Amino acid sequence: MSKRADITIDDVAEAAGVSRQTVSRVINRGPHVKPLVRDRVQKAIDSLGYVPNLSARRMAGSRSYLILAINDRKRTIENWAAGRGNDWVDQMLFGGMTECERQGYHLLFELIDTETEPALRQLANVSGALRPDGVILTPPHSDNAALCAWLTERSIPFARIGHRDGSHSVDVFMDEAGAAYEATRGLIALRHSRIAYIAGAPNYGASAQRIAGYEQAPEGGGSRPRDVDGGDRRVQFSGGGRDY
Amino acid sequence: MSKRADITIDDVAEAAGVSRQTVSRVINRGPHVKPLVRDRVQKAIDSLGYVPNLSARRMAGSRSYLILAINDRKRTIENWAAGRGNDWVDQMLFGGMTECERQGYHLLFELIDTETEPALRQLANVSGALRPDGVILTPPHSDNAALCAWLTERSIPFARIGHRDGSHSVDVFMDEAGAAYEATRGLIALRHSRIAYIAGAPNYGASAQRIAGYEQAPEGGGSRPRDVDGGDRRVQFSGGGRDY
DNA sequence: CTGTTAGCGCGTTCAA
DNA sequence: TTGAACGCGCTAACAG
Repeated sequence: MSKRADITIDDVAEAAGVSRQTVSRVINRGPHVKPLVRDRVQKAIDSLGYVPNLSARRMAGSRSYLILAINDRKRTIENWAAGRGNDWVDQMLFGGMTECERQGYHLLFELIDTETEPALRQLANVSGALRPDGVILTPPHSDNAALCAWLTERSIPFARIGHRDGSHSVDVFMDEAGAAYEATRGLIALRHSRIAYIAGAPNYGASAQRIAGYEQAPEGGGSRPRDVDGGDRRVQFSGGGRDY
Repeated sequence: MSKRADITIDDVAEAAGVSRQTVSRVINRGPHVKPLVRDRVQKAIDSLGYVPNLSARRMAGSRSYLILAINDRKRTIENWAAGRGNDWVDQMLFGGMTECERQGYHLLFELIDTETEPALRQLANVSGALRPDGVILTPPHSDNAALCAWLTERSIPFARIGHRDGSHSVDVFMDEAGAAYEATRGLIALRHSRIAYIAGAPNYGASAQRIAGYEQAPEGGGSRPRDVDGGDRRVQFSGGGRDY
């Protein structure tokens, strides 16, 4: 590992006695490189401690090797301020960063506002500045049609967490309705009949799905879930239903 | 905000009827731009939705607008896997990201191993690829002389969390010894005399500082803290003392 | 005060 | 199978 911090592809090429392009092919696992030459180049890379400059790579029309993870600012900060972990956010860091690293990628977290207008502007800014190869949308942004449309228009690949049936996205989700159904069913099986439901924020797609599951709980062994008040306000949104 | 994703500085220059360099000056708050021209350029930037490409900026010898936050892989992953938050890591996200955003910067988290050898290699890799303008070292890496030397040699500015007296770094720390001292003193004031101390991992600089504070607790009202066993093993490192 | 020139490090044409 | 030339978008010198 050399002391010099600015070892370029040309230095490697010279050391290995090949052209710059050949080194590039080795780096990018390109074909058309004789194994012998490949080894020689690889050896030069290792001994020089060469690391490709990501900025230059992107400039040359290649990938940025950056994945942008979008999180809701308010929600995230509230959790942090409260000193409690960020549920799946931590899990995402856990798995996402590890996988990114394995692929030579870097995961970049950014906080954006909940409201569509500023969120859109902020997304445009980070996206424009960083030019990520892909974006990960977490709730509630994963359910935001405007953001998804924006990304789709620009052909920026994106994944949505906690959302399903996205036409232009990779969706990572679970059976929210089924889980709520099972949970309710379990309570009914225990002879409970007055079952209230405290729902998540309405701008979370999962909230509606869970409510649906809850409401479809079987009438079999027990009765259908009813409001604790006996009225029809079985479902109560948390936080007043809007201001999450 | 235009639909086109690839609006460059030249587009803005043309729209504003100035040269590319003038636009650059406006972006970088450079001097020597007439207020009138500045406004015209700014208006063009806004209407076109222009966002400077960070990669290009760095390529041109400017800053990368990236700050690298280094965390210990094992420790971080253990916390995540256990479902518990990452104490000050979350706090850092909280404050660090916010401040970065305010300055037009981006905070990038990376996990590296505890052992110096791989840590050094990994730091060289991310640093070489991303070319951050600065690095934040968290414990135990903030106490790792090799990493700090590496950064110093390359003139990469870095901050150390939980470390003090770094000659080439910005240090963010608290009075560890004083806190331990006060804690011990408090117990003594409560008439306790058999006070054991469970220390943090030895590769954390804070551990030694805290032990020092504990050991300097006053003999006044009570006796000096003694080992629960009556022997001289007053201090016991957690996790066996090595394998944190 | 503003415009012009010359690269940054790399991938992507092409040609050999 | 390899090499040479060009340009990405931007800033840093220099000119005017």
